[in-house]
Amino acid sequence: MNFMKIENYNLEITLLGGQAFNWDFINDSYYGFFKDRIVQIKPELNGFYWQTYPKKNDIEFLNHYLNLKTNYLAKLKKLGGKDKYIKSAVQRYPGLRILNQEFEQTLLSFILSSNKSVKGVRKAVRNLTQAYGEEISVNNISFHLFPSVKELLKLQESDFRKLGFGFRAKYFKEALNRLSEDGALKFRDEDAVRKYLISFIGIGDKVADCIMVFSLGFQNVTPLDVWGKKVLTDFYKVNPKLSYSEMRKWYQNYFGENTALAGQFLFEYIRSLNKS
DNA sequence: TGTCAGGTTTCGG
DNA sequence: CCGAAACCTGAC
Repeated sequence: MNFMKIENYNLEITLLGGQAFNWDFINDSYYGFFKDRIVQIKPELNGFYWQTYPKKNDIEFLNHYLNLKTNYLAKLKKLGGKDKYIKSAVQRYPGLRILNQEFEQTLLSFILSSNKSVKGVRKAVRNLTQAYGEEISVNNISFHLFPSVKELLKLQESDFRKLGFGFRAKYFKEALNRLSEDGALKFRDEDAVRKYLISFIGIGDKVADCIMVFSLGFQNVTPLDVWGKKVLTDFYKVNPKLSYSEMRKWYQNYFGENTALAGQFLFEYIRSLNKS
């Protein structure tokens, strides 16, 4: 395996925290499944060992996916100085990062997330990959790749209902059609991208923002779920009657280019305060 | 056994 | 534009 020397990368909270649904910790390593590969990351002091399969040593994939090229420490420093809430959050979760995930897998996974817990989404995604994703063995462990849109297009809504998608099965089927018809995104403008995503049935404000942040690199956006809203009302005394977009604008106005990262920190932080 | 979930759509006002 | 009910299913 290759070694990556890096401080301040919290693999656990970043890979398993709800940005992504395709990672499992097995034995001593995190394993993630994608449409064309399995990635292994084994945490160590001062960094981690890693490998990609079947194509080995794909450092470009790793750099991009884990967002290793961003100036993380500079962002943290700027954030920490803002106020006591974000400062506490940054201190509690050192090394929390934002991933850079592949578009289709992210969109399809987050369509399944509506009114489901992280655990529930992870389950649904595994039902999908185990039923329709190619099996691949790594270190004598059996994994399934994330199935391609082309493969999934052959299936019907009823097939997806069998996987436990519930009312999301229809959205999922429709999304596959859209993805295959539309191809890659043709624009980068924030409002245009969001408008496009929301034109999918089953994607509203929150899921659109998740896709924008976790796969399209919008660092000035954060998804507002119940916890993100609670951050605003409880910490920052923002009027709870504000609309979704007004709340998002509040975040953007306050955290600017670091909105995505701030949103993740505050999300994890306020959840931890409400757990115990 | 019942409630509820990190949300979206649909319908009524 | 805004609030409320309905939606599948599994987890607590």
